[in-house]
Amino acid sequence: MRNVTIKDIARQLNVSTTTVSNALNDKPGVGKHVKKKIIKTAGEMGYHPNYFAKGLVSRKSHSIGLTISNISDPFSAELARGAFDRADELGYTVMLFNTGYDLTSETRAIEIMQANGIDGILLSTVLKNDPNIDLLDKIKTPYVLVNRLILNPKKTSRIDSVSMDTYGGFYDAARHICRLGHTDIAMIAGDMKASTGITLTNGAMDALTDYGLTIKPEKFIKCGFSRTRAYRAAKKLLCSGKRPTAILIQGDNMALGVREAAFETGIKIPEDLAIVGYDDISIASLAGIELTTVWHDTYQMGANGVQLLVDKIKSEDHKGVSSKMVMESKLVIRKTCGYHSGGYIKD
Amino acid sequence: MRNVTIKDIARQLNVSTTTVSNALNDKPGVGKHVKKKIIKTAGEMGYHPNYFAKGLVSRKSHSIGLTISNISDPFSAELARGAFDRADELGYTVMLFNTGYDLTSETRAIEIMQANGIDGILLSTVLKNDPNIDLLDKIKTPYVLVNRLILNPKKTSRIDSVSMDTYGGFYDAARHICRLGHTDIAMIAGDMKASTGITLTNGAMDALTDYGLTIKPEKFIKCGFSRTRAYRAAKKLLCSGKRPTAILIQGDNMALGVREAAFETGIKIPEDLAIVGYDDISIASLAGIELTTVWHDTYQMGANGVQLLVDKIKSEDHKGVSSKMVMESKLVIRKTCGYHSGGYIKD
DNA sequence: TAAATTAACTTTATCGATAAAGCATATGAT
DNA sequence: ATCATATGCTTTATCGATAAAGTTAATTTA
Repeated sequence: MRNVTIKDIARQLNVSTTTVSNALNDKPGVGKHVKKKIIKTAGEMGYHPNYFAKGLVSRKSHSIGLTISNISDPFSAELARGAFDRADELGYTVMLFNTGYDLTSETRAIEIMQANGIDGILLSTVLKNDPNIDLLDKIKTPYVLVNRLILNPKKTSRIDSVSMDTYGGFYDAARHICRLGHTDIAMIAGDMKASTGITLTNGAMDALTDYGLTIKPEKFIKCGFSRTRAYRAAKKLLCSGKRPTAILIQGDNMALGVREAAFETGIKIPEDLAIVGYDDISIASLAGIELTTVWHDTYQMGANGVQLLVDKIKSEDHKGVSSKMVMESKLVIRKTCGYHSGGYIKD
Repeated sequence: MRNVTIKDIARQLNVSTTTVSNALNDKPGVGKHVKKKIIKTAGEMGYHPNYFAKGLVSRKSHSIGLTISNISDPFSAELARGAFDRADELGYTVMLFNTGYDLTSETRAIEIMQANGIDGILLSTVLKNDPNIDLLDKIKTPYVLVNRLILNPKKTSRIDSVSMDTYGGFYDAARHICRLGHTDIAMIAGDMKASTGITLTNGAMDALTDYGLTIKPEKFIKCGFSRTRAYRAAKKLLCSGKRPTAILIQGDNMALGVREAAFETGIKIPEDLAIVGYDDISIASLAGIELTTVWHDTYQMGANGVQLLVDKIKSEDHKGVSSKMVMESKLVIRKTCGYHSGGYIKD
């Protein structure tokens, strides 16, 4: 059963399709009386404009694509939620791609997005010198990076992005640990191929340096931004000979894995081990978890990303200045470092 | 800068557009030599088929819409993840709609989906007699319900769905509480306008009845499926005169809110208060949380929903038998009811 | 060897909507 | 009263791809 088209309405009312189109789109050149009749019968006949026909002439889909590493990670979910809400406000629809932490699946996502006539792309999954950026530049689709950035200075200058002060945030987190007197500190890092992994690491390292400390190579573990991976990494680290007294963890979801590993090994937090996370996901503040971590507005970051992207889509001239938005980070002291019971002992 | 079209390729090679189209789509009637040349230059010229033109003639978008109540709720995220993965396997793209718990926003989502030429709709947000079902039946788009069902017997018979054994699962959860000797039991329910709210309630009530128990009206609180709402409801319930010794909570995310309220009120779980949840979200098993709850395969439910929907889309004849898949539920006993330390005392 | 097939293309029509250009009739200015 | 300008429509062309219906020329078949 075919759908109702403007042709059907035109035939019914003995007018031209153009008149019907103009009437329904509130364009001039249609008499009041005829316009009213067209709108009325369009409603009665259950007319709905054909998306493909419209897109074919307008070259616009009013939809954007979003790559997310893992929607079941609270951080990703929150970012996506911010993106959805803003997209909805702006009259855009979002196609989500759960690309995991995989480059080829990101490539695939971009290709599918392009094949689906998307107006723009929001990426939260790029690696520091992600080859997909070249792909994106080739297809002319506007794109914006959220959360993670490209670190290649030749390319980075003309790329729009919304990120957060990972460096500063994790600097503060590490300083917090130092001030509590820890000297045997480990770091469970995400992915050093991701800009966030690098800046988080740099922030922490610089803080340690400022306190005359370093992390031993065997205590700097890169395992990827995932709860299970962090769990496994921590299990190994905590069962090994001389275990650290504090662990800097580059994401709260990872921290939950580390925490689990500690519990299973009979290690008490914060008595035997201090941990700090990053992201301040909602679970971090639950009673009994009370993770000391670094807050940032994930929801807003997603929303800002969409805003920037849509602005870019709407501004005809895609060239010109590129916008880079950096959002603040703030240390949230809870109970997994022991500060609540002892306060700082150093500095 | 216009995109490359088959017309451009045709002109370049002095063949017709049809030949180009046939060659690129691997259809017969094109010579080996010409075909090779066409495929080669298509690649060189960076040809990508136009989504809208294709959709206009095929009437297919290869994308489906999914309504989710709140992507930041771990249950929703997990369901969505299952849906994404399966959709991807089947060559479909998914448009996600975070409709909250709001009927009009669900209506809006359906309208937008339709306007975006979606091939089918997966709904996880319907109410027991959701008026949007009539809307869905009017527009001819195939749809499948996941998680929540329509309870109107006149309509339900021809609706495809994937749901879980909420009744049985929550019956077991309630029985667990009864066997532990609790008699003053409260229930913090989600939304009685949602089928899950009703079946969960029925399951629990029937179990209580079997043990000669009931829930006092003032201890049966309907607050909606949300952490904060459940938190507030629990706060009120626990601060009131005679508080219950056990609470049945219709969702783990809600249970986290209840747990929080208990902690803040100085009530110990499970010593002073037993709680059971539903869903077995990943957080439920974390050390220190160890929520007794009811497991079901949320990820698979999302995947099955997509599978059913795509099957339906692909089978020309939309009428015929409707499929209803019901997935199992299983009680997971952890530490929030005290069973781990005492075992059953009754029955 | 003439008629029938087939292979390899091309032409024309179509999907549904909109933009651009064209054509009467009515209204206004001078 | 005459030319200019709106007003309210219609016709034609277009977006890019594909389906259906030709058209040659080569290859079988009888």
